[in-house]
Amino acid sequence: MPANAPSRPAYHHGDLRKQLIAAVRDLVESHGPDGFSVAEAARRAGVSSAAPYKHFKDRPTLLRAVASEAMDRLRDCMEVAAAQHPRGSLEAVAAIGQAYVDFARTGHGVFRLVFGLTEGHEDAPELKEKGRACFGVVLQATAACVGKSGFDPDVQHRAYILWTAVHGHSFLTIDHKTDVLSTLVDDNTYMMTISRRILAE
Amino acid sequence: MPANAPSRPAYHHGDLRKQLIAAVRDLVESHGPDGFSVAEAARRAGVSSAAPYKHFKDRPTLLRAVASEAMDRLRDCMEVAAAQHPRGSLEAVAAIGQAYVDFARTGHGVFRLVFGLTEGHEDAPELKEKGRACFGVVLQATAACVGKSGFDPDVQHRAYILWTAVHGHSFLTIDHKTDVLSTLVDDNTYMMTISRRILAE
DNA sequence: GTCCTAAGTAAGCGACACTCACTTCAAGTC
DNA sequence: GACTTGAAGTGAGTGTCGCTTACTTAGGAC
Repeated sequence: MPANAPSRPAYHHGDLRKQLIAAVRDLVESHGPDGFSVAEAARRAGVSSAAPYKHFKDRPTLLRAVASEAMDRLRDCMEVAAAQHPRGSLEAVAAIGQAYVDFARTGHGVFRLVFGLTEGHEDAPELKEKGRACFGVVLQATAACVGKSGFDPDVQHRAYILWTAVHGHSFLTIDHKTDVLSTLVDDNTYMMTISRRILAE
Repeated sequence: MPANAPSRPAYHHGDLRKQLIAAVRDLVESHGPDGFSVAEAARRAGVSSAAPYKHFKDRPTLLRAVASEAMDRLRDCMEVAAAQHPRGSLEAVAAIGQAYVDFARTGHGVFRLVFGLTEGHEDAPELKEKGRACFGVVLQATAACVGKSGFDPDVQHRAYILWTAVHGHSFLTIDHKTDVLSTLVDDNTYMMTISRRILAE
């Protein structure tokens, strides 16, 4: 019977890789991107502190795996959000932005990780590719909105501006920098304002 | 002879606090915000690894001192940039944005430090105050441009949008995320585009 | 000169990243 | 069913780090 007995503490873990990623995700979320340790992740998974190194070359590699998985989720969120509005509408663009901010807010540790990982990770084609995929969602919505191709430089320029604005808003929000304002910023009006102003004409 | 001989290694350093901050600034710049160690900073200053703790409570406090000094510099840069253009002009606003990006680009380690320091630093009124001062520069220029008071909610909203855009652009630039674009983004056109579009009407 | 105190030291603790030699065990191969 | 193999684990060890403690130095006030 090759079916694994439910609760026998097997010598071989069987699913360590996935469980380590989950543990790191939790740790990063609760203690920040550098508040996590490989040792603690191993402890949570119930293995020795040397075990993770059978699955990940080193600490940065493990972090990168978490970031990679997060970027997949981010793209999914944006696509789902866009799909709930008419293609080419301002609302679709705004919804993508809202999904981005929501992603940052509900997982600011991981969000910070994804965008703070560039120190020793210049050579990460996988992450770069996923970044491209994420921007692709914005680009497509922008293109549909102004009625041009995504290859059009004007479309790229506008999509990039929208990205920077939403990205900046996300970071300043999770950094609590928004309290320099005397009036609160409402996500929805923010998104509609920038969409309208950047995509106008 | 109380005059200190030029190269005598004095027991009392005399200027350790400042020198530590400088060393940390260098380390953060070359190895990233968490690629620095108190021990290494002490080594560079030529003192024992325990000496820094006579001047700074712990590692985060030391980092905060570096961030604080950097925020002063950032505000100075923005003010100088703004002063070189007519008060109330779009160019003044764009120049402030350019100064912000330049600051990020020439010191991306410290820039990342300033805006990634919010993990255990919620209770840092000094940093919060300096952040307010920095935003004040943007707010004043925006107010002058639209001809209203800085207390006006509309002005605050627009200034905030400008800030988020420039902030996002800065981060995405130093993170090398801009190569998802097939056409390069020119800082100057970027700044003028957002200034025009956000401050129009 | 004497005391006080800020500013340094050396030594040590626990935690960490990572390595190395070893062990376990599931899955072939015969 | 015994034999081999190799992926996935262990435990002990190294060097570094953050930080503390007890001690030392030296400059200034009196």
